[in-house]
Amino acid sequence: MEHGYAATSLRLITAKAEVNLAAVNYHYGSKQALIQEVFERRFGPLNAARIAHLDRLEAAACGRPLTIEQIIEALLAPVLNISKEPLARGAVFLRLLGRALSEPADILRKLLPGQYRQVVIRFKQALMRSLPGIPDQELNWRMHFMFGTLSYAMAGNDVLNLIATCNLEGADDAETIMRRLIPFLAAGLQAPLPVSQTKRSLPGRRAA
Amino acid sequence: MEHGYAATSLRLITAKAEVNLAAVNYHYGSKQALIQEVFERRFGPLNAARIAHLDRLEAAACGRPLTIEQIIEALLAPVLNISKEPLARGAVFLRLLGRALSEPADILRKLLPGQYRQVVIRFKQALMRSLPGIPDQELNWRMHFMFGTLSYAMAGNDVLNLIATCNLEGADDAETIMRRLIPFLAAGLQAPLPVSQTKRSLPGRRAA
DNA sequence: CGATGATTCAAACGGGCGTTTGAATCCTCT
DNA sequence: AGAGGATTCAAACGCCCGTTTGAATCATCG
Repeated sequence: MEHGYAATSLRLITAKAEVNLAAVNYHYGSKQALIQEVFERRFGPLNAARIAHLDRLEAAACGRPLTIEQIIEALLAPVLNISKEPLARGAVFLRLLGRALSEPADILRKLLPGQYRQVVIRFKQALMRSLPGIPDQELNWRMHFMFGTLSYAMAGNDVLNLIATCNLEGADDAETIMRRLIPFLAAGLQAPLPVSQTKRSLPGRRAA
Repeated sequence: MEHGYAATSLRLITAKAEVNLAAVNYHYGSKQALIQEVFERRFGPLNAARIAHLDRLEAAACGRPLTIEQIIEALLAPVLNISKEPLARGAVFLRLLGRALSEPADILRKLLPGQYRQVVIRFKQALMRSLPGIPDQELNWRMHFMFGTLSYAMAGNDVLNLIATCNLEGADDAETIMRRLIPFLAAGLQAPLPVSQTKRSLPGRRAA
């Protein structure tokens, strides 16, 4: 699954797992059900850990709003734990997860929202408390940007590395990535509001 | 190509274009050569416009470093122009481009770097001047994050929208996206440096 | 042991893919 | 008009895909 959903055949998977090709359809029913199982088994606990981490921080804060860095840490720390799994399994799953968010396949589109819903709701709530100056819509956008940056970083598509001009040291070490990611995202979330641009009053081009 | 490279068949493309299936292989040689042509024709001018925009700003600045917002604007403004193209062609290409950066297909990996190299070099140079406090490696990472956020935003994979909890208004309007993107990215690039973390001296939990 | 159900296996099925082919058609130029 | 190269076209090729099938193998237990 490092290569995307469509490009990864059951023949390749079953060969790697040293099982018969038909085993997938026998035990799971279909390719889609298999990948669904993978996600539920890994993505569910990951998101649960994120929420638990946030709950813990809020309990310790005794009602005071958390810092942005703390909230982002709650989002990233469970990812970091996964990346530390014995074999490369954790890292591979993170790449899969990062890719999933930009996968065109509807398969994941139907699965991720259910798994992600609670995380988004919970973290938005926390962010709203810690960022009282940011309007609701603006916060939606910034969370969108944050999830985008995060998924891109997890997918490990180093465009910069491909360009050989500059190579990112430690690009495979999730910990250094996240230590750099937190200040970047925290600053972005707290950025001053964009110029309002006066809701451009021009009549819409599409008059319908 | 809204659905990714592998998932878009030549039969679908040629049907949409109302030409014969064999036309692609006759005129371009292969599917890969076709998509390559598409990228060179659109991505090349886009990047040239980015660099030209940056050159113009620097010329006007008379040797003084630009603001971060100006540099980001040089990166985004040409994208915005594309999005304004008559039919939906521009917007579709932007989604294609956003997806491309997270495509597992090696096809794009071989093409993008060549097109992107000059942009990365040129913008990094400008950013270094405007962000003298950011070490070289840190800047590489922040540019990596920036390109990630940008490509994700262009791909238009609104995870948040899929969750129905909050919908992003004007998600199809590139101008509002970028007006919100600029402060977010500018703040991220200028963020305080991460704590050095002293190369964590704790022994790992898994002692091998 | 022998029956029974669960699992594995090799093989095949139908379908979509990128590409190739060779004839039909179009265009251009003398 | 007609030769000749460029282009279009329908059809086929070979390949790989996800899935199905039916027999072989395994595990369990009376």
